[in-house]
Amino acid sequence: MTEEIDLPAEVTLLWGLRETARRGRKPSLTVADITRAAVEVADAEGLGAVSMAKVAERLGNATMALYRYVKSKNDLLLLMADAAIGPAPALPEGLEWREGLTVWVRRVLAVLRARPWVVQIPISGPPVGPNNLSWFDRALGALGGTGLSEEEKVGVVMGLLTYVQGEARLSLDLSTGYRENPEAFGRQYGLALARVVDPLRFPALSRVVTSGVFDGEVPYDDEVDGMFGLTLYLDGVAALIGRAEA
Amino acid sequence: MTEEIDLPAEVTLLWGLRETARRGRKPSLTVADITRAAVEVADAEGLGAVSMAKVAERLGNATMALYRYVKSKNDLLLLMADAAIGPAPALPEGLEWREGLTVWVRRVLAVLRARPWVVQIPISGPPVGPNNLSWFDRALGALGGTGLSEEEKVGVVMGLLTYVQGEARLSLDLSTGYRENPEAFGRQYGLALARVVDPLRFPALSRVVTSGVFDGEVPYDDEVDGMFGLTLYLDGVAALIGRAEA
DNA sequence: GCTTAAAAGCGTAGGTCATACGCATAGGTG
DNA sequence: CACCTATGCGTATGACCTACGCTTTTAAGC
Repeated sequence: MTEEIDLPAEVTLLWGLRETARRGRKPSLTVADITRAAVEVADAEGLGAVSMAKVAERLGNATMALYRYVKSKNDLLLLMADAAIGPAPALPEGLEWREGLTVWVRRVLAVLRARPWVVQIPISGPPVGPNNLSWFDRALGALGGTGLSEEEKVGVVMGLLTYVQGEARLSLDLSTGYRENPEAFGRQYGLALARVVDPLRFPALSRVVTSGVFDGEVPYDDEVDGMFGLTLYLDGVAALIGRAEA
Repeated sequence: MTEEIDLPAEVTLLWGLRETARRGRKPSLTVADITRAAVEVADAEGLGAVSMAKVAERLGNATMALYRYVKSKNDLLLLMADAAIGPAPALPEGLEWREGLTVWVRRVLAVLRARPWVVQIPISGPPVGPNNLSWFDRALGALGGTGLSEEEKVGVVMGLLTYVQGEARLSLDLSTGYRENPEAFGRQYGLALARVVDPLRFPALSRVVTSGVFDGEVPYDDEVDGMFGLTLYLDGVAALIGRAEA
């Protein structure tokens, strides 16, 4: 059994599979400690405030000590992205696929709303962290009763994840901007568009603006039921499942 | 006519509506010059290489000169995000909504593929730049023949934009990771998952892994037709339009 | 044409950041 | 007990954004 060959560094990092040192001084920290401290900083002051110095200070260590456990700050961000979402709870048994995915989306959004900085972490590869995989697994499980092939399930879930992350990113960025500059949003947005949108240059958009869609508050939906695009996507999944069953 | 009241700073910046100075030295630069130089840097060396110093150097000016034209680097990023995508070309006449949106998505992806750094710029508010609005307008126009309300059209287009941006971001990040570390992807990903995914802990995912879906290359679709999630979303839109017509 | 003030240019410098390097130190291993 | 290895940590470097203040240029008003 040659099991220890060639696992990408990212994987061994996220799964805590570093070979344990048998010689030398004992480590005073663990990767999990560092990750937890970094998450605390991000929770308190945002992702921008996460610096190696600040994380180390919170742990009572010197800045450079962290580099004994993490190759770079990017490594730390990867660890944070996995740790912050936690393991996915099991879905209730016996749900139809659509109910199951809706519950799943609601939970994803709840997690991302609690830690808005997660969606700001740049992604550099396919998901490999244990928590990420557990969320992936739950969504796949929700499609268990359908007649979809494994490949189709993967496509459905990846698309859903993409959509939800994009939606969360947009809506969280908007709410951040709103918090920083409240009077510029809401009615102001519609007014600004009305001032700037030339009916000749932007005919379709102009019709929308004059119809008053933008005059109210910025929609800013955190409710799943209000997520118009999600409904459309799930309708598309329903059509696919219908075709698969026919 | 009180036209000059209360436009958000962001809007006047993006539309070049600053009041022209009547006193003092003449500016040797324009906001457009600065934006163009910054875009050139990003094209050549990536978004991370865009610094005020480097942009100023390319323009033959001192670093601090730029702050006479932009309030902060964030302002410059906003300008870049709008300038980089260019104005949206008009869609061919007489297309069905689905054909029109598909062409539109293909063009969006072509633009984002040409300038991958655009999707890395953090968003801080709803779109107000002229080029962003023109893209928005074209997509709305593609839905002209349908019976959807203006509000529904906005929802459909915003969802589509969210999805396409998310998909582009993911796929571009993956291809970046692939370029930096080719041997870790492709078959390696499937192998790593197989090593790490416990059937008891991740039952649904385990089924997918053993079915061999991940054993090939990472899909990495740039083709619209290969974008599984997009098809699902447009199917959902079709269902909505069908309901609206009935 | 002369004065004046507003605005642009630019150098300096402060603060923060990631991280490379070298040396001291502690704790298994032989 | 001696050695070797891996960690702890201070220093240092280079890059970054941007606040500040002085100088220079230009147009407006008399």
